[in-house]
Amino acid sequence: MFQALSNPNRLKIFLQLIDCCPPGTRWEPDSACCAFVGDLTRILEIVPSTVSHHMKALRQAGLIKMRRRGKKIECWVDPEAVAALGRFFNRPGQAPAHSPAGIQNRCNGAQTL
Amino acid sequence: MFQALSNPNRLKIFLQLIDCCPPGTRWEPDSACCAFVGDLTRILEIVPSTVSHHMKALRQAGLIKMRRRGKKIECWVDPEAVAALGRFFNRPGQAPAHSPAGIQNRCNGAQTL
DNA sequence: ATTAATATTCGACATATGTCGAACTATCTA
DNA sequence: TAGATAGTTCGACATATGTCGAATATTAAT
Repeated sequence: MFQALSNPNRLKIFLQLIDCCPPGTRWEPDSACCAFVGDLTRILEIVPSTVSHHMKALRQAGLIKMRRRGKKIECWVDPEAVAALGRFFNRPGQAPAHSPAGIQNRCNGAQTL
Repeated sequence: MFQALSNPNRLKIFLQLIDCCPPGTRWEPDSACCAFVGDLTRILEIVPSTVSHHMKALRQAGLIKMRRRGKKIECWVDPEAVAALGRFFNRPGQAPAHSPAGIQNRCNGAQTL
């Protein structure tokens, strides 16, 4: 997944799609929940074949899902993949972003290279 | 940061370091909270110069920090970077990992490519 | 002062990656 | 059925990346 997100254009695609599917809303075929490949082509200003190439990479990484809808193909972020990545970085052993003053993380105190 | 984590060996280094610094513990110079570059060289089975190369990439990405300690150089994950990544994927608009049955995400229902 | 231990920098090189354009497939519409 | 629209696949090619070995710091120990 990190490999898939390491490319600037693929990251843009992902960011474009990630704000879909807010909680409590229903995904409907015509909602703004997902985008078509052609939309992304316009946004990124790269040729369709390259976009398609990137979509395939994102899909094979498990980050997005796609479905044909008529002539177009719609795509959206897989919410489960995002949740898994969230858990990965929100490790049980990890100090919270704003830790109480008394238990601040000592790694920050050291002078680093 | 994704670019830095996209390489298998760099990801291994990151995973090796990420379990340091549990909340409520103090980071001490001799604790297992951080590792030395030589340790990572042995674990990864690649030559020191390559490890050094990867450490530099991780450091420039803001994922790890390093400090000289005698002949060795110790390194640890920057907790703030991990927290930022956690926030990135735990988006406000994102459905939780185990959402209640009533508001399950419809993106999963569609048949995909 | 030498030597040993630890890590970095540099140059070389093979492989991976990103991009394009042309050809192709699939679907809709007239 | 023919043409238009939307994407994909393939081949080519330039660039980026990962790895190594040799040379170079930097520090500690003798």
